[in-house]
Amino acid sequence: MDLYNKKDKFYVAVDCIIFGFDAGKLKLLVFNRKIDPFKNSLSLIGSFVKIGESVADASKRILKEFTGLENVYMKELKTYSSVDRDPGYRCISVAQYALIRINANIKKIVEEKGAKWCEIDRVPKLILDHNQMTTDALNRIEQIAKHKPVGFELLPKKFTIPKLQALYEAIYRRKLDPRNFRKKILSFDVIIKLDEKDRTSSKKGAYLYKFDHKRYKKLQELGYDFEI
Amino acid sequence: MDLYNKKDKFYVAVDCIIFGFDAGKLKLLVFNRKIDPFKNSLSLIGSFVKIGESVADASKRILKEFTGLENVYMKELKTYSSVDRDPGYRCISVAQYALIRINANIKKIVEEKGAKWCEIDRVPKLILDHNQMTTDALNRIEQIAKHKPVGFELLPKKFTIPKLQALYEAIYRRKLDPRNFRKKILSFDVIIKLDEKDRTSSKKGAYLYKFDHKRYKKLQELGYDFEI
DNA sequence: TCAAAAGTGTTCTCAATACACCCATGA
DNA sequence: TCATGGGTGTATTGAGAACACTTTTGA
Repeated sequence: MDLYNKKDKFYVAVDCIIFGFDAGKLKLLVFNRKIDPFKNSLSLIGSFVKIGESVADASKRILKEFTGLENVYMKELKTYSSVDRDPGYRCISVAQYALIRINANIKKIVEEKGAKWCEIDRVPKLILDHNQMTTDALNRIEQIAKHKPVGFELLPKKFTIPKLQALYEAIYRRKLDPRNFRKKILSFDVIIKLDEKDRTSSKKGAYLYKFDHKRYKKLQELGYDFEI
Repeated sequence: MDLYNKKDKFYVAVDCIIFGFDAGKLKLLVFNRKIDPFKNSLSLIGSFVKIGESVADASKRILKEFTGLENVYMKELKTYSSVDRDPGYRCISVAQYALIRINANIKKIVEEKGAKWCEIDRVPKLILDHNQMTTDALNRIEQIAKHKPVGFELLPKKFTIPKLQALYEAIYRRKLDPRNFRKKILSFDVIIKLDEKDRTSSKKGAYLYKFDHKRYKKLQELGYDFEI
């Protein structure tokens, strides 16, 4: 089978656009590169794909390395393959976007790795086409969020409705009516009210809820559309 | 920059899931392979990506080769990269789906190339993961069709409303109400009624329409959502 | 004259939107 | 007692869904 041997081969990379939500802001994880190429520049979290792993495997590997997390919501965005996208070498990158719950432990790991969270509307210049990837991922999430309850991936397991609303406002970049938002979210019947309140952001306190994964799966299988 | 040299390289392929619409049926273009590997098996239209072209360039190249067409509606589906997806060689494939207008000229070119159109619900066994790609592409189109008027890409420039409806029924795999369908399509205000009738499918004849690309672009820029 | 597809309107239901006040609490 | 965010209900509007008959014409 000579056919194959005459063909060109490529470096294949994955770059992960990792979103988190903290202090009412949507954030992106960026990495300060300690080694060449692009030493001391900022980039997304990425890696070359190894011959013995799939693209998805590679993304999981580096996500775990940089956050310690497994089983994270992560989807393929698209491939970036312009001939001149990397001036050094011919390399194709498959971008992946991920949504994670920021907590103290993750913040610690992230810091140790020389990465940091930056607000989504203050993303600095990143290397290569990584700013483009970020923009594309944001648009994708905005679209996805309209039909799937992805927001829950970014919040702690227990969350309040006002926090959920703040997240959707960050994703859509517009204000929502609190009465209508609450009505709609509750009408989906996929969040469960708990007997606890969160008093960190008001004196009255807001009831905590949790996401009902089982019920969500069931409704999803029935073709239910969660248009938020 | 040793770093790069230690990294693994991959064959990168594109496979195109090419849809057409003919005789009231949604169809897929499949290729009868004349050479190894997989001689005499059926596959999607595909090719290896060359070092001097992007993935999109490669897809355009083979689409032109197999149909003679340029400027076709084509989008990336996703990458297929399982380690064992091709038992022969380690190869990553970026699948692309395309929507084209079938006409006599295209039928001729397709035949010369040893390719053929097959009905979407009678797709035979294809090589590797090509059946999976086809299923994934169909689902994607179904989703896209709900929000963008992609259906027009598959019809002749001039078409009747009943034909358009038949196309959407093929994509959604369910019957639609002709009155409601007509009302909705016309409400978008993106098709223009012509002074001609198509009498090939009824004695009374149905008025021909054409798609108003300019107006569509304008509405799209305004954020208009074409939920069909 | 009849078979076959094209074309047309109305009603009902439900979801989206707009909108303003009271509640609970710690400071 | 007051400032702050949490929580609630209603009226209006518009879109989606259901539904049946007339029109045209070639065979």
